[in-house]
Amino acid sequence: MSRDLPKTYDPKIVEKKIYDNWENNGCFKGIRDPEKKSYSIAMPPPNVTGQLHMGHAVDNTLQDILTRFKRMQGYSALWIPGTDHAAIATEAKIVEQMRSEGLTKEDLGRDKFMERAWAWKEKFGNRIVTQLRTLGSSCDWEREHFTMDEQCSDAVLEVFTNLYNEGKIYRGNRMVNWCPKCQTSISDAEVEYEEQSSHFWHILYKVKETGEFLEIATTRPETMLGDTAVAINDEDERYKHLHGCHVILPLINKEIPIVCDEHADMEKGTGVVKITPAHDPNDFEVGLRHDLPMVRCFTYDGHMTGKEDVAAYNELIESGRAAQDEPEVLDCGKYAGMTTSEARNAVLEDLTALGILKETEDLKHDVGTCYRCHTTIEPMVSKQWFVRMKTLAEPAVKAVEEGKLRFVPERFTKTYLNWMKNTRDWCISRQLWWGHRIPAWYCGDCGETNVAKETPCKCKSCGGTNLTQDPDTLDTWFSSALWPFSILGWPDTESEDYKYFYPTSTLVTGYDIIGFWVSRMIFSGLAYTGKLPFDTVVIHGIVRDSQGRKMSKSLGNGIDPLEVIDKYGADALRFMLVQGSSPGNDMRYSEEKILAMRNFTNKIWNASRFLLMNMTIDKAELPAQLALEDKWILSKLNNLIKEVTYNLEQFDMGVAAQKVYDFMWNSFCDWYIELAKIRLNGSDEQKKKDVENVLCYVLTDILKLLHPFMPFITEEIYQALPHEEGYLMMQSWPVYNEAFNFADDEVKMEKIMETIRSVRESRAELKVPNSKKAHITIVTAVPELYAEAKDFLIRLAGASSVDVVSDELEDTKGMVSIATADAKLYLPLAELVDLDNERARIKKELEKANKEMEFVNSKLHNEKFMSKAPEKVVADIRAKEVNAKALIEKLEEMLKAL
RNA sequence: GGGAGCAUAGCUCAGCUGGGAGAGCAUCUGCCUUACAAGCAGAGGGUCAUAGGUUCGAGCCCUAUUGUUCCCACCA
Repeated sequence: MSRDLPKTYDPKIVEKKIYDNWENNGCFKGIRDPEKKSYSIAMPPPNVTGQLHMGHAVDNTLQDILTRFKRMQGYSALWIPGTDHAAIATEAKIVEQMRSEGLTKEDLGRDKFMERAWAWKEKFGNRIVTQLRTLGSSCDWEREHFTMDEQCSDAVLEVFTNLYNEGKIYRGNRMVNWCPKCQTSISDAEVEYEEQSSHFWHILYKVKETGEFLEIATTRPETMLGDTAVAINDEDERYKHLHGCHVILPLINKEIPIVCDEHADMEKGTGVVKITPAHDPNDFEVGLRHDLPMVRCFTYDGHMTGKEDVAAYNELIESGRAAQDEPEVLDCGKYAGMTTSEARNAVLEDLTALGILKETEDLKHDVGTCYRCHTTIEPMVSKQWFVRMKTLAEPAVKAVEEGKLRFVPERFTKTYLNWMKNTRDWCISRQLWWGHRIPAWYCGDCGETNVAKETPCKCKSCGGTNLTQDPDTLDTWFSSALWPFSILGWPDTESEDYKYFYPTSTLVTGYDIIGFWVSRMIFSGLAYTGKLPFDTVVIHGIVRDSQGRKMSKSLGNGIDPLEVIDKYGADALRFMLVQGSSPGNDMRYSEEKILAMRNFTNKIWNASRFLLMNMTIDKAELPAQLALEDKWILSKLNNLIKEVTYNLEQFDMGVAAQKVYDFMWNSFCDWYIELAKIRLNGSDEQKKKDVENVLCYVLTDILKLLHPFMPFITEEIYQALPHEEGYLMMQSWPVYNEAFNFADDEVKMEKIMETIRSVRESRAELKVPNSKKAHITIVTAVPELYAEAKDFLIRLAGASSVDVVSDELEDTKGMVSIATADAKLYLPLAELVDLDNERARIKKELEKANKEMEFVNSKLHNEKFMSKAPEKVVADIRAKEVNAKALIEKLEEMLKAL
């Protein structure tokens, strides 16, 4: 039964109420229905440290649109939410919090720290997830997961141990990106390069054998203490005589060899390069090739090493626990304890004093920084765990190249492939506490590494019980990489959810994490489940501020989606985020646009209110007898359904939204409702009922089409209209129906509309006040076309009454004459008509018509066009020819009659 | 050094496989017409960055150029 709607729409009350109703009635639940096809989405888990921001708003709006659309289409839809522990980000926050209490991690100890971390997670972890509800996200909260919950952790352990057993994970001293502030290694993907101005320092190294000086250019003089060679190119004629010689490393007067290596580029600088294997990624490789010693001269917290560091190193060596590839540690003497930048200045001073700093060149170069704290990254040799990427990457490249997985828009396939093809071994260990602890135990007796899902009681090699677990944790992306299947129960491949919902269908995410996350899910899915984790990746851009800048905390230009929702409603925000946007492109947030969308919600509301005010029926059923305008709107609606469905299936959410918007506002409100008023206000009860039915039918379908975009307001209105039992969100998606294809009536109606527009245009031009109604005489050879148009003209074109005649009027003096292709219209507005003015108006029209004719002729007389253009295009032109001819004829007659 | 995006009305942006350029906002005119002034009816405003090419036909396809943004890359 229908009911009235309040005068104003208050999203605040409505949205909360509706969301709770949906949730309490299990509308979001993913149901494993064997009769239905599954459609599932794994939500990119937001960080537990996070607050809902515009990025989440876009991401989740798109996912919700797809989920709701598919659900209405009859799929068994499941959207699984969850959060990410965000290892480094969360740990940083907790450390910060502790610092304000004067505490450090070490003060607390690992167990207490973890307690604190879990408490943090409990406190803030659910915040963002709760905030997602305000957006209207229709996800299955009962299946919510957390990357560190039992199920996800089990998947992590399973993968780690399997990979280890297959030899795809190894541990070793390798060059890693070290963040001195976060005190952990980070992966290549987590390094962000920033341009910095610096210098190129030219230093002279003395050759021991010949006494000459070699000029070496470096951007990092402080690393020279760790030099263990200088390299020249084998081919370099300038230095051929130095093959096999040595140089004396200044400042510490150490003899180091000159080696020949391809890394030394003859074209660059002086062609001589210092080699610091422990602190430069290239030099590390050179070191491996020439079996050079590695000398570490930086501490992990960004200082120069000193006596204590050496002592610690010696102890490690003596204990026998050090691996063979453990880098030596240098006592930097007077530089010990300085920060690296202090050391740089001190070194430069000393070199200057020695007279061997030959030149200082200005230079701009990219410096790696930590993506979390933006501290300059220190490349360091450090013992870490790595995933061997080669064998994992290959199938992931192949699957995408073979088109088994599709990126939308397509161009992001390149981004992905580029990433996947160039990826190097993935450093997965982090010197953090908050995360999945690496399931490796080292035997204190024999040094064996024991990797197992469960804590082992004794060493698998010697049976000893002196086992110590690796203190490190895994990269946060290691668990996210498993997300689409770990949340569905994997490694239990017999679990019902896994069997029914895996692989998932669509992944929606931003282009900024294709490398971090998308690529890793793809290779992980293939490697561990043997299947691609999803078949389509829908990529969206980022939301920028009104000036096109990235929203950021430091700029303070972020727009809080919660505030926007509070002010304008979630529907307006959602619609703003998709309408008129295109996949993969960035968009700007603007107050104007959100206002426009708020106005649209208002339009929907008021149109619906109008319907309800006139509603006497209990159930909408299309009448047997359809009026012309009914057929017109139904035919247009039918096409709209076809197009919007297609657009959504192609993930063109922006285009789809635009089309429904246009239809609702322009076709339905501006035309159909206005025309409907004729019957609504009439005295024919049957007609009144008929039009009520059509109005209700059409609006209901619009609400369905609009529902994925604006779930709240559509549901609220649906409940007020005569409707099927249950919620709109659970109704069936409208389907294109050939029976509603009234093409001829559409054309007829459009002609009448064109006539109405012409009258309005002329009246506006002549500044006829709206209140001044005028009789209209229509002279036409096709009176049947206008028989139904009389009331329309009265209602919409300021006509007081309308005559349709087939004979030309004898006297048209003092009349406004209007021509269309099918008719001549006369309005007796003598007091407003100026003869010259009238003549000028018609001449203008004639000019336009002649131009049209010219265009048409240029086509029709073009033989090549006529022979090559498709039939439909030619037919269109011919139709235009007929119209233009008719129009010109009428205009000329009118001109003559004046 | 590679790769990609963008350049369309004053502003912000759409424009699906090529068939005479659209929306919102802004501007101008007239309207408080009993759903809506957060509205209605009209109007003005664009050689679709530049130069070539393919085609009967190009905003759309190809080539080059310019400007701009981003991603990737170990440049000592």
